[in-house]
Amino acid sequence: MKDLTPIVNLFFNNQFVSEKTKELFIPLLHEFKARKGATFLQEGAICNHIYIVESGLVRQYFYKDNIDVTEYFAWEGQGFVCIESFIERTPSNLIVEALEDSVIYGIEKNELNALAEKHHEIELMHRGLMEQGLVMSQKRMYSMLFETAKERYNNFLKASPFLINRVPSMYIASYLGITPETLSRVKGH
Amino acid sequence: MKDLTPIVNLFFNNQFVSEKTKELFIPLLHEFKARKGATFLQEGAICNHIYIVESGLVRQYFYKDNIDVTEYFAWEGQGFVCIESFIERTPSNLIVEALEDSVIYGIEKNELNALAEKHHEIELMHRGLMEQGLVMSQKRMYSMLFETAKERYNNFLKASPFLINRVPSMYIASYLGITPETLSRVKGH
DNA sequence: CGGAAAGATTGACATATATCAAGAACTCGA
DNA sequence: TCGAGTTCTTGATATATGTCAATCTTTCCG
Repeated sequence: MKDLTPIVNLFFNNQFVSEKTKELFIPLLHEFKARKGATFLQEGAICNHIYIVESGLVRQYFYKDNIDVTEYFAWEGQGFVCIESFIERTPSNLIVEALEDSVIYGIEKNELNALAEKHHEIELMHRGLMEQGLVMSQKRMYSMLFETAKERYNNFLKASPFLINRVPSMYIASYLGITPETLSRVKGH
Repeated sequence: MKDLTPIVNLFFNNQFVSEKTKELFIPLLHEFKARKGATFLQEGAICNHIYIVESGLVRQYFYKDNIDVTEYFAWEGQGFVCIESFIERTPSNLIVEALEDSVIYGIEKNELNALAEKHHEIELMHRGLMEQGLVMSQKRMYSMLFETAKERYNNFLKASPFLINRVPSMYIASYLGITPETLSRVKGH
């Protein structure tokens, strides 16, 4: 059986996890696979899992007035979740597609909650994930507000250089909140 | 002694709270007062509390290249926290000032954590606050990305009409991510 | 109460980015 | 390998919003 320790550590943000907690947590992990191009999560479904990509690359996106807007990329070691749907148990407007063949581990909300009720370390992890998301979300908002298209692209390049060759530019553009035309110009000069 | 039930209910987002939990939680509440114009939280301090405004009105802001940017308003019944500082225990770049004489209740992070460790309902409340913040943050980001200055102003007006006469326009402008000039034009037409 | 300081409005102009359109360069399946 | 369909680039133009400056209005302290 595969050693899932690395996946556990990712969920726990690489903080110390007791053997006991790890033992309890591992059975919650469900493995999913998605082939390149496949839709992993449909629009309108309720997102009941928190996922981490073990290998591959996925993209979260939604339609705003019929145009495709990228919300997030997740690659090896990155987590993702349709956050509003997960928190409020409402149908998601987000779609998740695999940009490459991917192996993904997920934990189910109810199972997580049940275990967390008994084991505080797990409840803390759950809160930790929400906190991480909150800080990231704030930073992204201020990047949209204060940075020019060029600055956002440069920062993206610096933070995730390896994505440039794995993701079509048009998706990067919409992730950065700009048009493909602007991205193209920004790259050129 | 004042009945703090309404404050407790605000922290618990108006969900059911058992008598036991309420009893445990009330001693965590600390009362603070701030006079109009006073700085309630300084820049550079670590924010160790989550606050709720009982009466009055406060503004969170920071300096971006020496210009004053409003992050948030909190009025009667609203919570606030310098979120990044609180989560990461780092010095805050946010300043909190009272725009009116205010009475504020706060809970201290360490005290909250200690109690939450023993009482799951309280831990859940803590996570709930983070989740609320996360959903709000996401919504605000998409408002900045997709809405025009006019739309943002109209939505603000609809959501918080009472703030218009309590807050100088320049603060509303920076909260909406626009200049005072643009806000003035947007209001006029 | 009066005057200085702060805030709000208005105008002229600058600028970043969007939009629309055309053509070039990839990509991928038959 | 060819060719159709994407995707990317480049150009011309439009537009929302920012910047700077002047003036008008409000606030508030001495």
